[in-house]
Amino acid sequence: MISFQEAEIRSNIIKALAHPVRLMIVDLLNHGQKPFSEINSTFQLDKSTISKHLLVLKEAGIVSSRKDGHDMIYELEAPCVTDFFACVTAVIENNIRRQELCLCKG
Amino acid sequence: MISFQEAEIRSNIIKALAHPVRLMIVDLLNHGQKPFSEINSTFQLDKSTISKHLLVLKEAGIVSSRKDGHDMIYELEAPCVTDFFACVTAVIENNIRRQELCLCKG
DNA sequence: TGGGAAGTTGGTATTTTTACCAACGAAGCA
DNA sequence: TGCTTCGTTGGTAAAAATACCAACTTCCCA
Repeated sequence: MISFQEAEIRSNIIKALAHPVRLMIVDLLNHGQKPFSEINSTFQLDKSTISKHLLVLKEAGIVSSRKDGHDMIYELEAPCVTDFFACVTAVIENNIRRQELCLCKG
Repeated sequence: MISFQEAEIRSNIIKALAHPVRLMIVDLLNHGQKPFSEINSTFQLDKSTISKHLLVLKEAGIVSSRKDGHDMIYELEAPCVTDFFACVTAVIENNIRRQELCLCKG
């Protein structure tokens, strides 16, 4: 069994992905690096909110950033996180199947 | 790009895994189904706390449960979630490497 | 059928997360 | 150098997550 400390470290990474906005940012960056302004304009949220979401992803080691003139460029540091999506999609589809089953039964 | 609603559904699944205790439970169940009492005895936490963690995992569709006499048996419904661990481990190792790099520089 | 064991649910206090606004720091340009 | 644009940081209020205790339900067995 993994230790609580090990689990805590792992959960901190997973926690960074556990927010819809941050998931969308990861999806966006999966298509290539993007300047902050472009990420920000994708959402109807305050820029400080987006900046903090990016900080969470950065501190988890999922994205990295670098300055380029006026812009701040963000890049996906761990593209493997998109592997998560395959399993998540499978779980969602399984859940839907199960719900349909319940509807048939009831 | 994925929609906010799609991202919300996905993040709900990921959120269910974003807790050290729940990660440990998944790791435990990855070695085979287990009765509640055995899961519970792994932690120094109130049984109601464990029960609620299991409910979170169940509502996400990650585990399932069934009654067997006095026991409640829990089982991993979506074993693919353990795939997450490979990427998470990679991210952690990458983070450590980066830290060491900083230490060398400084 | 009464008692006990096994889990779940309700209630609540504490902590964490999230989003906004406002103010600040950094970098290029007039 | 002053201006402006870009993004971050600080502060705060609201919402969500977490853990405990206590009470309840269910199911087996005497």
